Amino acid sequence: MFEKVDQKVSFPELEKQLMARWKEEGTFQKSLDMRAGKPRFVFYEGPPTANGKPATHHILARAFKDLFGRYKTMKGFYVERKAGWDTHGLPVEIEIEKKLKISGKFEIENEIGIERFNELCRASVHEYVSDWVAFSERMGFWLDYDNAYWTLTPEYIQSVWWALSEMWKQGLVYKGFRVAPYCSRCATPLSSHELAQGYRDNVPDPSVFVRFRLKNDPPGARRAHDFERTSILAWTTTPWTLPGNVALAVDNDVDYIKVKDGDDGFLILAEARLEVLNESPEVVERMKGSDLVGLDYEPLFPYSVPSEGRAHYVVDADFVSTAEGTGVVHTSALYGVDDLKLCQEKGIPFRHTVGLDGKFLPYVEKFAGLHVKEADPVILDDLRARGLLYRSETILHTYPECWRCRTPLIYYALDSWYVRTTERKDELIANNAATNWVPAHIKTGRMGDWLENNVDWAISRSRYWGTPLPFWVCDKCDEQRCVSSSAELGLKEDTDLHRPFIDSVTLPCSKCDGVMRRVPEVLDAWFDSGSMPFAQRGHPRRGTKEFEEAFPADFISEAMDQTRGWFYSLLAISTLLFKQNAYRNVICLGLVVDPKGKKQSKSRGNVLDPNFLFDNFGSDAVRWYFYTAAPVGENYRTGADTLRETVQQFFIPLWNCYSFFVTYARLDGFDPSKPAVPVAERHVLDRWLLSKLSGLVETVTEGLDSYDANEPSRRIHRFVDDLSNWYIRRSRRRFWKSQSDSDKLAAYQTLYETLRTVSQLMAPFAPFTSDAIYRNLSNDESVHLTDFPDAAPHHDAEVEADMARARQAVEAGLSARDGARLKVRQPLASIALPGETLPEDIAAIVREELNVKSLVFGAPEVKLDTEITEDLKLEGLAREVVRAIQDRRKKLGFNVEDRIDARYEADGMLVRAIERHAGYIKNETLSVSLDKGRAEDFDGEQLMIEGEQIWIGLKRN
RNA sequence: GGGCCGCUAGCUCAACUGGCAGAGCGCCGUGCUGAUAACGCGGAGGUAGGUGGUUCGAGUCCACCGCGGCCCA
Repeated sequence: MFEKVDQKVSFPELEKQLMARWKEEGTFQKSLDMRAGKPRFVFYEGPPTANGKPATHHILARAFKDLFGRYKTMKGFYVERKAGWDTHGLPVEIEIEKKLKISGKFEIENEIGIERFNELCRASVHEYVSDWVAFSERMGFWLDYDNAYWTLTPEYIQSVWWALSEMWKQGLVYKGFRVAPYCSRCATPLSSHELAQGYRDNVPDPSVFVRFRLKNDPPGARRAHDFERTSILAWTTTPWTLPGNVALAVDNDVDYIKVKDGDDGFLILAEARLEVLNESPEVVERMKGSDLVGLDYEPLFPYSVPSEGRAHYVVDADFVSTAEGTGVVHTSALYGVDDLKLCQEKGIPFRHTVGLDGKFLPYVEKFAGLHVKEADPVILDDLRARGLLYRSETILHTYPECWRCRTPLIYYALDSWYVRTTERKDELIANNAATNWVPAHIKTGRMGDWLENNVDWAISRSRYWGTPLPFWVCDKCDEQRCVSSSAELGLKEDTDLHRPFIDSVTLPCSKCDGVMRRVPEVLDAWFDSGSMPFAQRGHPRRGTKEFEEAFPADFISEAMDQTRGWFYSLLAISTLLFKQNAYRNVICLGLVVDPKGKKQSKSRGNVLDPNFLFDNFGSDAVRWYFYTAAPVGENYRTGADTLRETVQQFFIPLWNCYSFFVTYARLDGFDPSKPAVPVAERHVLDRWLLSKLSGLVETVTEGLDSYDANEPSRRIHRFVDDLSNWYIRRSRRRFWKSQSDSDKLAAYQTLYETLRTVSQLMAPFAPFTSDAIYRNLSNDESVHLTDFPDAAPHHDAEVEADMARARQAVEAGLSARDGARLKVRQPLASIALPGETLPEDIAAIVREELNVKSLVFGAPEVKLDTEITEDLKLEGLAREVVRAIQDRRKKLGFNVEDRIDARYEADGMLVRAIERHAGYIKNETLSVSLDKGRAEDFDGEQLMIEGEQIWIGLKRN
């Protein structure tokens, strides 16, 4: 027997009950055990950083991860769902710096100490773990936290080391420079995230135009030895980079001109930038940028370049702008991202003029020891004295400063370790091309474009809390070595490998008698997470079998921002190590934004608290919203209103269908184990519903098989709408009629089967509500332990088509009644409608819905017989009385099945109507008696029906 | 500055390969209802972001521009 269903359900409460049941019964584990040994469907969990609380956008990705895990489980696969934690990286360090109210290298190393600092980092990543576990549980995301991988364990780190050593062996690891925004006071580079926090408007800076004297003539110069008096004009806002100048860059296709410079000199600059000149220009020559390329010029200062190699000449570049400056870009290799790239491409030699403290190095004699900002005016004075400064002023612009100490940042090239991904660019592109991206445009768009412009992966960070780079360098002969395990260092397997302990481990040099010491850097945390396919198993030292069985992943899903994050690091590492991508299918999700389309942020105050959503709407509703509301990859404009709508439009109608069924099934003692009435013998409504249901099962299956959640969930929604507002609405009498015949049984069997199947279809999407329904219909068996339904062979295209026409006919008929201002309760003699005749069983539905005695098809237009005879009038009034009694029953709180006695007091037509249709009225209202005259113990009220007074009183029988 | 995505009713979103612009919510009117927190019917509400082009025909294809979002520089 089915448990009674509370019509006014609280979904959040319901979900909490099920959470407890799942925990108690170990349902998740059962769902895994049930599929042990079955083919695997491999899912990888992209590890969240555990040092912050889960937010609403985390529901989104997790909803999609959970959807496919549950679906594939129901489809018979073994779907391991190993949790993971991303534990390293700058966000963790910054959190600790904030807590300690310190910042930068100096304070970490000298005041706190790396040891204590890293201990605090380690503790910090454990802080929110319980929040995450509770969050996942609350949203119904089944994930195995007991066997989670942690990127900080010695086992994990050693796997990552192994990955690096494999790349090392392939000759893909090298040391170079990387330009980053750098704070000279904190002695640390800043991440783009930190950079974004520190932009400041209206910062005054020098804006200077400098003459670079040519050493030889441009081709086609009219007079020989013009060069002696000709300069190229370049512009900069950072004079301190001028001692480091190594080249000038121009655009090949831009027009340049040579103009008179005072009495006996010439200047070259872009024609589009004439406005920067002090006086109206006298043009003596025109040329293209390409004409200038290759010209040598006199260095401003004798520093910046080692003895070998060609520097101080004009090169072409594609980043030269004519929007500002002179169309000539002064290039100092180590103090600009473009500069370094250009010099590396052109093979121009360079060396640092400025140290890590932001001060000029001793060999830069004129400015040695000066901080770059102090040096600016000194450098300008020097240039002015030598006639090389064409023009100098001050501008206000937006410039980044350190978010910690407000020191202006400089762009500065630091030592950095790289993985030469560019060497495998074609493979990266090919492996990406073989991956199924949802939505598809990411493959060739955002991801493809990123890969086309691939640059070598800068894997090192000059920080503390991360996987230490396993590179040891000889202090005598510079011999380098990459270590791949603790054992290789003579350390025990469980030795903590973090800084500072690892920094003290030295190795004897194999080439000389020197000592090898570890390089100071740690690893980019993206390398950690990108290594999870093998590192989560401990491969290759252990877990190799598990790794090989579960590689590559069939499915991963994260938000769009992971294109350059995890999606890339998985692809890159996997391509370099295993020559294939680490995932076959990937769903790339959009962002959760506020109802106006703005990103959620604390400062805007538009952040949606996930617990608010869970408590008010339930997590199924939030999940359902994410599946249905927008095509995958689009942003979700999410607010309380949209979620309220989801509950009202979908969950409540669904629940009502279910509670309707249970209410009557209990009254009638419906037994689902009774032999099924053959579908062919069932009512047309049953056959129609079962046909629709078969189609639904197919659509949902096809959709999920192609990693589409949107269409399946929307189709389920539409089906439930049909179920509620057509099938049940039109079938009500079949359930509540008093005789128990095979039609009634068929109705129960149809609705029962439908609700069970729908709850199974919904199980991966809305795991709580579906389980609540399924359990009550199935002796408490969890829906999550069942097989996903196959489509039953109940397709009946003819019935579906006829029913569609019937519904159109109803629409036309109701519209006609409305036009004639004739309410539906008033029976009418006939209606004629256009179109082909419908089969009698379906026509009967139309007649009932339209409340007409006869229905004729084939008329040229809708024609309603509007004549109300006395018979029809009396029948209409009787129906009004039924309605009034039902309303009274409800008001008095009687149960649906309660028998009653009814009394009335009225005059005229009403009395005649009641007397003539007494049998009908009693039958409809479960009245045992229907007598005239008031009585004390009858609970009654005075009403108006069609302008006449009537008193109706009821009493429970 | 570059790349990708989006722009359809007041709001949220549909419409297979080019073929008569739709649904839900909200609003107004009206009807129905012993499963319903609902529902039905009708109405108001659209220069499809803009401009050109291709085509017998463009929301759909192409080009350019604008606005919004994300990523990169």
